[in-house]
Amino acid sequence: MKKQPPTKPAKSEAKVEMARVPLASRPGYLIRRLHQIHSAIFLEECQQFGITPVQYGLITTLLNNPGIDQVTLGGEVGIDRTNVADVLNRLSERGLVRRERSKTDRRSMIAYLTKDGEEVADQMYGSMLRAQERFLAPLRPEFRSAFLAMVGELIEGNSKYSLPDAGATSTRRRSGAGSDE
Amino acid sequence: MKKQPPTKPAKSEAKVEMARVPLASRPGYLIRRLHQIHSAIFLEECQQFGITPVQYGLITTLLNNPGIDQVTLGGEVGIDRTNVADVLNRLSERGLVRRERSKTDRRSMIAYLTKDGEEVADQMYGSMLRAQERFLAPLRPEFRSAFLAMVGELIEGNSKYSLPDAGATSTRRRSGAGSDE
DNA sequence: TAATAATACGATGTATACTGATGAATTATG
DNA sequence: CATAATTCATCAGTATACATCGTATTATTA
Repeated sequence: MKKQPPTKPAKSEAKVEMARVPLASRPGYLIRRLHQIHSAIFLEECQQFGITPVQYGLITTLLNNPGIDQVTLGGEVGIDRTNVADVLNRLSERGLVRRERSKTDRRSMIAYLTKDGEEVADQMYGSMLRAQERFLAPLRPEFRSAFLAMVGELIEGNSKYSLPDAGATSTRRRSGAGSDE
Repeated sequence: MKKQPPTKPAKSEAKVEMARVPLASRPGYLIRRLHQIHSAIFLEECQQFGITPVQYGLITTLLNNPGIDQVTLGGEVGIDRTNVADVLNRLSERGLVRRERSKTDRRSMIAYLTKDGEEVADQMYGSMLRAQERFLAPLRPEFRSAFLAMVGELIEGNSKYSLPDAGATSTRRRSGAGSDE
């Protein structure tokens, strides 16, 4: 791990490989770009509402599950508890969400959409669908569901990593195989 | 004024639709989750280096294009100028990257990998490949290239949104050549 | 050459996303 | 019932990601 003389060790082969496997063909790069693109389209389509994709995810989940607690909400939407609190804070500052302590478990904060929040959810639905259509438009229609199915398989198959928190909290208890302690 | 009687207006149809098109089947949600999962796998596989996916993207691009300026670098890696400056700052604080003003255009900052940076690039290559393999593992091997090809089509077909600032600043033509078909 | 336009950077602010630490409330256990 | 373990929220810190503004530099044009 020290400085190398200016000779060309075998390592330089790796560099050649890197040039041959450029960013543009690496899964991670492609997924990141795709995520950027979707966000940009969504924000453009929904700019009149000033709601981001994650905010909309929380809003629709709250619409279908009024009074859900933050931990469950994060699990549904796929963001961790800290981020749930942040996003809900912004939404409640805008009067779209109301939060209160659970009466049955005073550790928990439960959340509801306000009337304004429900209206935004309704009004944004069409914009969200248009964003999705634009996003998928480059793909031939018969491939779209196959594409989404493959994405679903990747998420499912890698589900151990899908919820950062879920993995972290259970670090103590590796469920299953003899967990050492 | 806002209070509604407990009747069911037409709006509730939209709510039913939203329940029928849950988060778990929306492209935006799926792509966001997939991106999270890839980041988690990459970080786990490369944790010994403390390099994030974006940092690694910059590092490999610098390896193949020493002395590139920040704007071009951002275009290659798919991040905007501000973010390039942020990430390069962190990398240069760690001694992996060196920056200087271009002699031909003193507005520009050009960047190089240091020796340490080149070593990190070499050493991380295997970890990056393992992260990619783990990420794609749930997909049947014969589907993997098809999946990546579809992602590529979505990026290509939505390329107007792929680079936030590129579209905004230079409204005129960009690229051209044979790159977009 | 002087004025103007275009470009590149930096600074600032917002939003997402996660880690780790801390404290409070609840549950489990002795 | 008291203690321990767990769970939840919050805070602080780090990192991406982008928009906007201001400044410096370069290029263009009158």
